[in-house]
Amino acid sequence: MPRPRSFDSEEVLEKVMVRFWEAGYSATTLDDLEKVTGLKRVSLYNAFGDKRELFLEALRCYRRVVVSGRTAPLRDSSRGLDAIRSFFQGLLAAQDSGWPAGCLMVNTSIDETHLDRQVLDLVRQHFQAMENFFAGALERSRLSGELRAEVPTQAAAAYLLTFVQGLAVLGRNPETSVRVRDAVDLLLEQLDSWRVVRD
Amino acid sequence: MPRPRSFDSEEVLEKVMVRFWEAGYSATTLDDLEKVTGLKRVSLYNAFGDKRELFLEALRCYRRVVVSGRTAPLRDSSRGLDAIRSFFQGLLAAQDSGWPAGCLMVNTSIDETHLDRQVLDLVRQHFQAMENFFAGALERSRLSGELRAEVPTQAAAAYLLTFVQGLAVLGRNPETSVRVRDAVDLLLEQLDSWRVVRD
DNA sequence: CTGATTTTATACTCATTAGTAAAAAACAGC
DNA sequence: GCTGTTTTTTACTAATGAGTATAAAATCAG
Repeated sequence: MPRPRSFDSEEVLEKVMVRFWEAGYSATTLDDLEKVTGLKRVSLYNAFGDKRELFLEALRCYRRVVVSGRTAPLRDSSRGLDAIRSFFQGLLAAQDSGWPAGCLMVNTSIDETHLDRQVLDLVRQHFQAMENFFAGALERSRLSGELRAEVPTQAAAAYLLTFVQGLAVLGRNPETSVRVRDAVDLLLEQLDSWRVVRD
Repeated sequence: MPRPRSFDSEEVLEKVMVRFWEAGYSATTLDDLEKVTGLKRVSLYNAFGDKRELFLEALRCYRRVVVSGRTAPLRDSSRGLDAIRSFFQGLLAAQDSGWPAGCLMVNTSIDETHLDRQVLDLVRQHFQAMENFFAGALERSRLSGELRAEVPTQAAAAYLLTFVQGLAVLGRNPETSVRVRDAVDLLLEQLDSWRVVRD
């Protein structure tokens, strides 16, 4: 007998996520969120709790929708170097995908202000997951004989993680985002130099 | 006959810069700045103008003190690849130099909120200067016969810029900052692979 | 020591914004 | 239709924080 909810939580959450992604936590006001979602604050509070909880949900939504979408299809390829290559090509493609530029997790990690325990955990988990994604792909490529023995897995994973984070910064500014392709092209060459069979 | 100013502008500005660097623009309150500088708001307003102008001065201070300190000594070396190597080793050393982790310019570029024209220009100039620093060093190393012909200057400069920005993100979180050394080590190897005489 | 002038101190204003109280409207089941 | 529950609407509260008015204190020239 309760009146049914007139909106879809996931849709609302995506809009909220995009707003946080573009503008950051503190610069996103409840008025903004009302405008963006078409809901009233009270409905938002009712459905998701306060602003911080909404932010946490947005971070989880990001992980679900954006990150998983880019990494999950690549997780099982035994050709790990190709998976890594595909990942970075996916980043290039994402530049005109409609999503905001950059990375919500990177933005959040910079914005140390609002890093309470939960937010911090989510961000840390994300970075760890990215590093694991790279390390896993490298290990698979090692097992399949693709990878040169001298390439150290952990350091290479950290290297790639650094690069992704750099791209997130570079991509966020219109002025520098044109360099993203150049940088990625060179990284892909670097990746090839890690192959057993050299260019 | 006017009463002389009882503080040194440059010292005050450094403290302000550090605070903005750690906490970001909007999370830094005037109360904070009072605490950090030991001055009263009125003195700050009197000496520097409003919060935004203070922020602009802090950005300029950063460029003067931090960035120039790291790049100026390396600008003239004809051995450009060595200069680049020294730059990244300097970043490692800076990890326990007392300055906050990360990079104020990167932080600011992420925090798009407060990017009015002037702030945006300063950030853009900084990124351009960094790219030029790398491009210049690469060109010098090309002229001195150090650099392999296949390495494209502009793309390589963008690559290195990406990496620096990535390090600024990685270094800001205690959890990931331990990876900075690994990542830099691999980058330095990568640099060596750009030399005419291969490892 | 005195006066001119600037810096400091105290206390305020005003705008913004997160969060809430209370009433009105909408919906499902009977 | 009527009832009970939830959502929506409207309007408010309370806190924070940038910026300022005004008076007191400090410094140098003469």
